[in-house]
Amino acid sequence: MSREQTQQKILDAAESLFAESGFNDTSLRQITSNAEVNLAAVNYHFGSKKALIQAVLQRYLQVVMPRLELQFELLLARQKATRLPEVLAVFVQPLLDLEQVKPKGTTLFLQLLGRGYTDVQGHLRKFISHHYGSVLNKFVLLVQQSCPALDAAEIFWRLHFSLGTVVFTMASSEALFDIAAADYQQESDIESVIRRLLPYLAAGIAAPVNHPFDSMAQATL
Amino acid sequence: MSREQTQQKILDAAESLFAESGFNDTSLRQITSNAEVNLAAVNYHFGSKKALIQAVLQRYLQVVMPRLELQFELLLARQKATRLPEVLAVFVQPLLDLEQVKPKGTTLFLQLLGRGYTDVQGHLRKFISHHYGSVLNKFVLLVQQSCPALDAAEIFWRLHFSLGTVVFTMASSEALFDIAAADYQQESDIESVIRRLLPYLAAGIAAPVNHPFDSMAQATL
DNA sequence: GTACATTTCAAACAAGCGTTTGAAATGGAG
DNA sequence: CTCCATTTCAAACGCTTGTTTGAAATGTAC
Repeated sequence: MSREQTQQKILDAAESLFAESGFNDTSLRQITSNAEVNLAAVNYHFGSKKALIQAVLQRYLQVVMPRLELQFELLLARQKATRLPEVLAVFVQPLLDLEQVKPKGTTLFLQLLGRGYTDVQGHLRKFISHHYGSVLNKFVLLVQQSCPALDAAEIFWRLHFSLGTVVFTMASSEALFDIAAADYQQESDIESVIRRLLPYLAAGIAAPVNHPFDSMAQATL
Repeated sequence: MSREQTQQKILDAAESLFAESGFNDTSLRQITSNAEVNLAAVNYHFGSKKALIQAVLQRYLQVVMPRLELQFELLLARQKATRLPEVLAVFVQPLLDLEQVKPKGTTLFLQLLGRGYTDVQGHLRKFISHHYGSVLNKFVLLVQQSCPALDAAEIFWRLHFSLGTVVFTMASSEALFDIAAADYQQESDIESVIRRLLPYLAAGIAAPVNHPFDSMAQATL
């Protein structure tokens, strides 16, 4: 068996298990068993479990990140500031294109992203901001331009709120799909969830800062 | 040493470590070492690690949940439907009151809640919906009354989006505090984060369903 | 076909985990 | 002080984890 075949079998088995059970709760023995390779193959081909996790994520990041960066650059080159819904809409097509990388690619990637942020605290955050910081910066700049009423700190918090929404929803998307199907008899593919997310995120990020706060203070007295 | 003293030392040590590192990444040896009790004390007093986790959460849930339920019942008894920001504002005071249960209680509880939802998939969700389902149902009812334009499925998704925001923000609140303090020189206590959250959540939950979707479809062409 | 490098494999390693055990210590009640 | 139940303690158990090892198998070039 060629080097590439073995590595790919490992990556394919690993990403499914990682997406379903998380990184910590997936053992190398499960991975190598599903991939039908020897236990030692992971350490031989990737060096360590940590490096395998990064390789799994990199397969998707190196596809989706350049496409996002291109779209962000196009919007930044325009004369007028882009409206927030259009900035967020940039994510849709590059994410859906991951279906062409491999079947279920979009769901897998978003679940892996969710796992990466919730399982091992901070590792993925540092990895992404180190390797793809320029992409993130362009996105933040576009959001700032689209929401001139918000200062930088407010945008920082609201973007992290949004990250939480996405990451948590995707990490537990399978459970949510099941509940939604049972209780509301509705179709639940990843694309429909993404399209449900965008209005929520756009409204949350662009929310007025004062009014709900005042009515809250009133209510708590 | 009395039974209560030992149990409390274990609970105190456990909740700090759980909040900081998560349930899976905190060992009984760390807990009993910090609590200055014998390793076997956890199994003797609580039965198992799983039961300890539930006991840690119960200390806060049994305080906060009845207070929330009372407030929800008061709002449901009113003649007119409550506006969404006021419904969400109900959470503020009961959560802040946890500071009186013990110092840093609010932060600890919310971090534990975040850990519980992200660490072991589904366990906490079932535990809460089983023991406090009536509280949750009253809250959902209030949200539905405040947002008559949204059908039940849309509210289901948006409340889970909001849960993701809260849970993710709180689970990684320490890291976010550090970044915010370094980059924006701003105070970062749990109350200010809660007050930042409310407008975001209120706007997201009550977002219009159509407009952002249309402009997105236009942008992706 | 021999020689060499690459890849696979079964086996073992050291470390950590939650849990259990049985004896020692401690605490009140009679 | 004695008795008995409660609580502590050191030690070990059985299991899983990621990683390493050295020999066997495979592939490749001469």
